[in-house]
Amino acid sequence: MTELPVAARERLLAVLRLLEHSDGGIFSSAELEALTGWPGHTIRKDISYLDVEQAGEKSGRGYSRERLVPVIKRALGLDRRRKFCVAGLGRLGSAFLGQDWNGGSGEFELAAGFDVNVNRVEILKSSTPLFPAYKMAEVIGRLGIDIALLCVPAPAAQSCAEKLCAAGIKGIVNFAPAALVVPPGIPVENVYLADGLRTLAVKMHCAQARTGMP
Amino acid sequence: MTELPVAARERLLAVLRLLEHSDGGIFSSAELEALTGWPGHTIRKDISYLDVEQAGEKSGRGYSRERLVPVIKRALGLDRRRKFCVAGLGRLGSAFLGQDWNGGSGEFELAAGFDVNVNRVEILKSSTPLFPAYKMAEVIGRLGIDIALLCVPAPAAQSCAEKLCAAGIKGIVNFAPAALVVPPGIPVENVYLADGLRTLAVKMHCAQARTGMP
DNA sequence: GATTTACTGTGAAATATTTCACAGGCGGGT
DNA sequence: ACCCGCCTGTGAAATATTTCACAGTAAATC
Repeated sequence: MTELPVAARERLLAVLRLLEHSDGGIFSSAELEALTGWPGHTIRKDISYLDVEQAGEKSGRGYSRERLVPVIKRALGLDRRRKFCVAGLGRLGSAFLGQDWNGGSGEFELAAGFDVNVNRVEILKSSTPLFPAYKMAEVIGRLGIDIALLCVPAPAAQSCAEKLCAAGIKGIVNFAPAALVVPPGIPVENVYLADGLRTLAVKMHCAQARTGMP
Repeated sequence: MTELPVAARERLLAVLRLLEHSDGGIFSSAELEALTGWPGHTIRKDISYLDVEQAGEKSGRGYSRERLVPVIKRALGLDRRRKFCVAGLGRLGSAFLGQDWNGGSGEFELAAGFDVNVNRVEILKSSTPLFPAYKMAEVIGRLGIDIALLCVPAPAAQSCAEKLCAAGIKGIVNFAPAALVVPPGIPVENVYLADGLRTLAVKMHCAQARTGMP
């Protein structure tokens, strides 16, 4: 058994999403291909990297939610609960406070929100406890928060990221359109809303180029 | 000269973003490595796939915005203007109406917004023309719109995507947490806001696994 | 202008990933 | 019980990508 390819993570994540949102039932690799866009044999191979020695269902007859979801979650490290916080409670950040983060099954727990603007912290109503930014280090340590969603304006992003790292955060999802420099070992997942457009345009360009002469 | 690797697109896009946001000056591949997180030699290789036979600056002395930005844009097909629209004017969709889409230099033009709720279309104030959803086909055709940002609620996503495709859209950026099935040849870029968290958690898990015994 | 320093650009080697092809399991019909 | 059609699981081959290593270029320094 070799190591799970990096690209396989994304595919398995897509399969996981699909299975979770399905109403049960069996998916063949061909169906998964139609639904995810990745070739069926690639998905089969990805799954073969996992230890699908689950009880219950046998092989040979497609993939069911019961059989695959726990295995994928375990392989991707999604089988433990993690606490996270939102840093920056502007338009985007405050929208996150109200969201349902239990798409899967309570893997993630929103444990705190922070903003430099004390006024905002006091005015916003939320079932999540909110704190002024200067309490970040204390709260993150006390509550054992792992992950931060960075939703501050771009100019403040770097300095906020540094404070989060100093406070002991273990990973950052960055929504600010800015490249963060953080200590090695702290993964950053960049979600550039405005960049989806560019990424798509690149795909369109390349798809077109490929269709040049079939 | 071989073909540009798929993974290189993302890296070049990151380099492009960096160069555009910089105040000019020269970046060495080592600096780009520190800023983007990808190895310097990989970035050099990526750049070597391009035709950097630009006038002006010579090789051997790092990369400047002047030299690289036009070349990367051309290679990725970002050198032509594209019109796009927003489908679904809820919280997220209407936020997009006000945004600055000219991070680069007016590559993208927000040309229309759509919503099934006629009331909402009339009430929202925007410099972008807004239309009720039933006019989608007509408006998209008339204005020559290429791309749609799909911001409708998840249950409506699939049917809305189908209408967009029927109206002749060429690509979709999907912000709804739903897997879209669209005709082949229409690229879809999925931006699952709530998924950044999962993707990050997977990265954290894998990073940790790798640090097992160095 | 010769020398040093810093860095690029790129074939070729080393790896990683994807695709292929096919043996083998499963369940339903006969 | 047997056969058949459908689908998985997986080594091995085919590709794709990344890494290496080094010749070569530009500017700075003496």
